[in-house]
Order: sequence, then structure tokens, then C-alpha cells
Amino acid sequence: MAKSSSLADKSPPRTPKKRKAKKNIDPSPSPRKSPKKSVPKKVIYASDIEQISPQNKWIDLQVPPQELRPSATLTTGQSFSWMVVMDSITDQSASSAWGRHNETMWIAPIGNQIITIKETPSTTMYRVVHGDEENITPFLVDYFQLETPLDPLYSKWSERDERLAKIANVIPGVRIIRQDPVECLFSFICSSNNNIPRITKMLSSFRSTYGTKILNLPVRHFEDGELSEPLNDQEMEIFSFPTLDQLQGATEQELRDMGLGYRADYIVKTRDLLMEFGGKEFLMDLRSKDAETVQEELIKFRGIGRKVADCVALFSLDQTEAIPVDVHVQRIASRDYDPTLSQAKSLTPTIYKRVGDLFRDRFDYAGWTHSLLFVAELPSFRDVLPVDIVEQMDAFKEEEIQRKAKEKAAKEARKALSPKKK
DNA sequence: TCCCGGAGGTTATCT
DNA sequence: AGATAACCTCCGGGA
Repeated sequence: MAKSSSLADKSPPRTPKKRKAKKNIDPSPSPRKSPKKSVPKKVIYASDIEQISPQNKWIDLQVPPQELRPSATLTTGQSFSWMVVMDSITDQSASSAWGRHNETMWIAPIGNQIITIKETPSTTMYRVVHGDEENITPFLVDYFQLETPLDPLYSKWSERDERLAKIANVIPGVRIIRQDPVECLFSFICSSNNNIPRITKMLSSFRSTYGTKILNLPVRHFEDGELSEPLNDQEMEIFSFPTLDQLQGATEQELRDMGLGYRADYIVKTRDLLMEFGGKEFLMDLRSKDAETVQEELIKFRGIGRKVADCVALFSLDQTEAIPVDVHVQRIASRDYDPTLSQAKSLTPTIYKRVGDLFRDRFDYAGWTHSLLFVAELPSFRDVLPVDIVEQMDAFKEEEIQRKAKEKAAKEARKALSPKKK
């Protein structure tokens, strides 16, 4: 029986081109890579933002820390839209929200609005910086899924897992955000084999190339603890995330030139297939489908494997049991639930499911649980965790280094022994 | 200074 | 089913 499916017919086998022999074929060897001349960091400063649409007041979402902590929710890598707003000089502001929990203020374009969020000790506030104030509260209640009480989930998880209980105790309010599926889909295609700073950069140029300009935000320089005056000559342009329609003209070459790399091809093909399937509506309909169907449908898109599919499912399609398994999640599972997992050579489909099941078997809303455990691993949360938890993490990390070194040595030895086979 | 491997994966090919 | 190489690009650590 022919092994080629109709899908395979459409995508010709990749030409077995070999890797380019030469490594650095960069045509322009970066004229002068200015040697670490400390570039002043551009920051968004709170008092500058306050002056935009001053008639719009801060509104209290009336949600206690146990139910929502933006500092632990916007920093987990589930959304690439939120930017840190610096609200004091002591704040060592980063430009992206990734991995930071000491911040208290953020700003993001959501749809065609720009919203800023402020975390206080007792609640979370928001202010509409740009756009219609109407109905933003219900929108944010939906966005943060506040109708799903988090505290009872924390309690149930904690009963089930002593270690998690210790973490839950010190990291309240980690939630899954309910994002726009189209944005989520394209964003996570960009995340493959990639790191957060670069993903953020790629998406930023993606937005500015195809999205709609919403507003200019004033920026300042921050260097050596000094904050400059607002830079009148440069502002940060904020764009909406492009709609499917706005992406119609995008070509692979164009996307490559933007620095998306081989993902350029994925974006174009996914756009086309999504149009064929019915566009955004197709994705919205998946919200009411079961987990397997959602996986199955998402994996049909180019550039979307299990991991990315589960990201999209969890972060935008209401699939509360979806667990995006990456090397980090596998580490957690291996360390805390099933040591035999460390034997696994690679993240095969079987292992992938096994890892996810370890969470799903223990916890309701396992995708949400995994997020809390994932957050706990971020370096910036070390100082709030109990000592024994941190020690255990470090010990395992050390073990892992040893194991890897051993594996590497064994591999080298094998290679040296085996007669070079071409 | 240069070079290499890894970074929150996916795809195709080969056992 | 599992293992492996290739893939854009950027960046930090080791030689």
C-alpha cells in the first residue's frame, strides 16, 4: 500500500541537501561589532505612560493574590505580548516580561487596545492606555479566566503532592491566559528551537510589518542606574498582532528577511492551510472539542508538532489538560515523579505522552499545574522558595551534569572505536 | 578572537 | 517506534 498520504503528496520530500560545508558564510561580517559598548537599555517608564489618556482611571479587578498574580502569570512564556513597565529607579527593568517576578507593572497591545496592568499587594488593577474603556473588565475577566477559581485548584493539587504544596504556598496566582488562537498559533510556530529574547524580537517585527500601528510609546534610556529624560527623537511603535487577512501578502522571503529563519516557510504554509480550513473560526470551534481532536487538527499545520500544538491548545483553546512537554518539563517529571524517565534518549511520542500523563494522572487542570511547577523552576523565583526545594533542584541539576558528561564520554569513546563509516 | 554548541522543536530519513 | 541530522540565527562560554 502506498505510504504516501495526500498530505505527503502536497509536500515534496525535502531535498537531502547537505549542510553547507562552510560555517560562516555571513556575507557581511558585521562591520564593527562594537565591542560590548554597553548599550543603554530602553525602558518604558510608568509616569510617561500615565500621561497617555489621563482621563482613563485605574480600575480595580478586585482579585486577590491567591487568584491572580500577574508577576507570576505574565512571566512564564505563555504570552509574548507583555512588556515590563519600569515604575522606579531601583527596578532593574528588562524589556520583556519573561522570567521576572519583581516587577509590578506591564503593558501590552491586546486586539486594538493597549492595556497596562498593575499588581498591588492585595489586588490587580488595569488602565486602558489606548482604546475604548467599555467592557474591558469583562474582557480581562475572560482573558485571565477569572471565572475559574484558582485557590481550590491549588488546594487540591497541594493535597496530592507535598512538594507542590510548598511551592503553591509561596507562588500564588499562577494562571493560564486565554489568548487569541490565531496570535497564539503564529507566535508559537516562532518558538521552535528558539529562545525567548529572539522570539520576542521576531514577533515584534512580525507585528510591525503586518499589523496595524496603534500608538507610539515614549521611551527612556536606563544605564548604570541612571534614568534619562524621555527620548523625544525615538518612540516605541506599538502594533496590533496581524489578522489572517493582513498576512495574505506575506511571502516566505519577506519573512526570512525579517529574521524568522526556516520558520518563514511554516508561517506561509500554516496561513494558507488555516484559510482553507476556515480561518479564525476554525480555531475557535476547536475550543469545544476534546483534547485528542484538538491535537490531531493542530498537528496538520506545518511547523506545529506536539509541543507547539499543546501550547496553542492550553493557552488559547481551553484545553486545560494539555501539557506542552519540553526538555524542562521532562526534567521536572523525571526528577519528581518518575526517575526512570532520565533513561529516555529522546522525547519520542511515547515519552511525550508518558510525561504528560504523569501530570494528568495526578492533577485536575494539569496544564495549569504544570505551569505553576514550571514557574517555580525559573531562576528569579529561587529566593522565594523554601531552602529544601532549592537544594533539591540544585542537587538534581548537578546529577544531571554528571550524567551528561558521562554520556558524552561514552559517546566519544564509541566514536573513536568504531571504524569511520562514511 | 574564534569557534562551537545550545536555545522552551519540527521534519524527513533511516534503523 | 526510536534515533539522528538538518535547519535560521543569536549569543555566551571555552579554547
